[in-house]
Amino acid sequence: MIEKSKNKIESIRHSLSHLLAMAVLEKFPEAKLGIGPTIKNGFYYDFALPAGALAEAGLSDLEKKIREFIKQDLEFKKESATFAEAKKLFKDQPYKLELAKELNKNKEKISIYKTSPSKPINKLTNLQFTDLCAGPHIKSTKEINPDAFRLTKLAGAYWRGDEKNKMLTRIYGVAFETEKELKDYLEMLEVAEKCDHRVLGEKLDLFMVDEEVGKGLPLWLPNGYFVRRKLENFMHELEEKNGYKHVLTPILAKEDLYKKSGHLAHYKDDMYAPIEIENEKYYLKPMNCPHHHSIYKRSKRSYRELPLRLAEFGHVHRFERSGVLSGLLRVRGFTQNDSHIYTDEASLENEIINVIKLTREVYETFGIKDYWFRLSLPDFKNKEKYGDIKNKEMWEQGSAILKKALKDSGHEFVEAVGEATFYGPKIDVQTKNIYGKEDTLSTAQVDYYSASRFNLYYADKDNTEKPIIIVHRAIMGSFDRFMAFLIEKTCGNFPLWLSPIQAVILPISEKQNAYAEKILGELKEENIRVEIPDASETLGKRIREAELKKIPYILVVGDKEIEAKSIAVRQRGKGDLGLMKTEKLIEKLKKEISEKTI
RNA sequence: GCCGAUGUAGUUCAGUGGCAGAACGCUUUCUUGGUAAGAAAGAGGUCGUGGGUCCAAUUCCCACCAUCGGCUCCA
Repeated sequence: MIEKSKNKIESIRHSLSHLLAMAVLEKFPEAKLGIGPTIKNGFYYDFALPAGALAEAGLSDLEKKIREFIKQDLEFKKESATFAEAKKLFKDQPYKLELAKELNKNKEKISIYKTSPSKPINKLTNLQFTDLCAGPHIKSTKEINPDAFRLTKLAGAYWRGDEKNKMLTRIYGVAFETEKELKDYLEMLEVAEKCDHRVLGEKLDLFMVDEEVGKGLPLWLPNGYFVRRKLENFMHELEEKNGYKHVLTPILAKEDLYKKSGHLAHYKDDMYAPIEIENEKYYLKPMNCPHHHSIYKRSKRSYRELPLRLAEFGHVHRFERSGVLSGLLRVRGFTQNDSHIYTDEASLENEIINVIKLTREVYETFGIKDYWFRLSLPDFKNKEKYGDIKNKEMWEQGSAILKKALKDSGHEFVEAVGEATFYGPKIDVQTKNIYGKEDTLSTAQVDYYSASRFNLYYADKDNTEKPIIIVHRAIMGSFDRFMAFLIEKTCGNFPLWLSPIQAVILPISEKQNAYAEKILGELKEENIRVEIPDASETLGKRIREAELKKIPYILVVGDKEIEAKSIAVRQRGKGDLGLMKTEKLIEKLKKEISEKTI
């Protein structure tokens, strides 16, 4: 039943994309059609249009046109076509022709859909549209609710997703079976916006971006940095407990290092241009690996030292293209929760399993549940990225070990060919932001490549020199991105242990100031971060302000409380908890802090 | 980088070819309160930047910069 309904909405969305194509063709007969599939919540269609032909303001006209088509009760009819027929049908549609040629080459069936009036109408003649399409579609436009769809936005999209191809104009739409579902969807987006980390970053004074400082270079404000430092401290302690050694390395390095590392060959476009000084070139580091390898090479390493886990909260800079920057999610300067584990073959799998375990522990602490593992493998057909790989067997071995570690530790995963880095396959931990957009939060990579490039060896038991294997891992990914996720996931309601201000005390009037000060002292004595805000406003106003700042506890004191030697406690999200003795409150807060209650 | 949208007070946003507007925030004064907005007064703007058209441009045109939504890329 659910399946059936799902198919129906898919067919509706797909059919709407055809109607959109009809509407565009009517307005711009010279338009060339790309593809028009369904996507989550809707559909899109790509068109090659004369430059500047369509603006977002024009979408409502197209919507109107589509509604007219829906009213005409148009039928969708599937037919199969021979290649010769397809060639004739789409002689003016080069993109369709390209697809038909490919289908023919792969000996796949060519099917077309004809959209035309179910009965002859006199008003609109020539109302007919044929598209190369595998379907499925609905039978007739009368199955579409004309009030349950909307054209939402215009975007450029490269033909077949390749930057080298021409950019087409993509029109996006959302569509549902009922008007209510559409309304709910649009409302959901509005609600999501309230938890957007950029919106909350402004509201809660977490971070800012300044045009004069530069794009993609966020400035951390006291509140934001407070939370972030808590994350850093948490991670630092956890890593220390797990045998990591922390190091600190400079944010730039000389050109030769990046020649050796392969970054200049593979990664140059993503790096800041070099700084030239005293006839030498220095690059801002885009990754910490080469610096850590320098530390590894400081002395001759023995098998007894392995695994050597070097960790750094490494501040790196990447020249991200301007169009990809977004809040704290994609920036040009950020701090990785980085580590390189230098290991021998025997310990490799165990090290990876430990990384997976540690990752899970961190995610659990922050209540992140909606994540999944992705095994990112090389695509040897991609010569540009993986072209100079000589030891394919090593890559395959690395991939196999990652896979085994995932399986042995009991995790499901998806495989993604072509997602590996230029130096090795990896496990990525994927998650979605509030808008449903996927991003990588953590990563663990196996690297057999750097040993020979950097001359990284260790002396084994038999005193022979063996190449080291490196696991690159970043559990919180970057603190910047992790913060973005944490802000959105909690909607700014940080757990007590992370909150910059954990409680405010609100005396009802000045008469209770002394008592409030006394409570303040008692809580501070227990390292609770508590404040008494300026009292010139009414109680209602001060409560509202504290709620808007998402303060976890609001403590109200009036004559009643003084008399009862207690505090009226109001907890974020839970409301008034009634009167409580100070000792009891302290106990409650300390428990919540030490248990890192979410 | 490319396609599209946006840029006006600290913030969120109205508005106009002829002296620049609101709400919140901020400052001051009054108000001393019982669980999400007490009242009044005041300060605050090169209308993103640079060119052009015009008697006159925040408004129209051009270029650039930044932000947002996509595409490609990616922690």
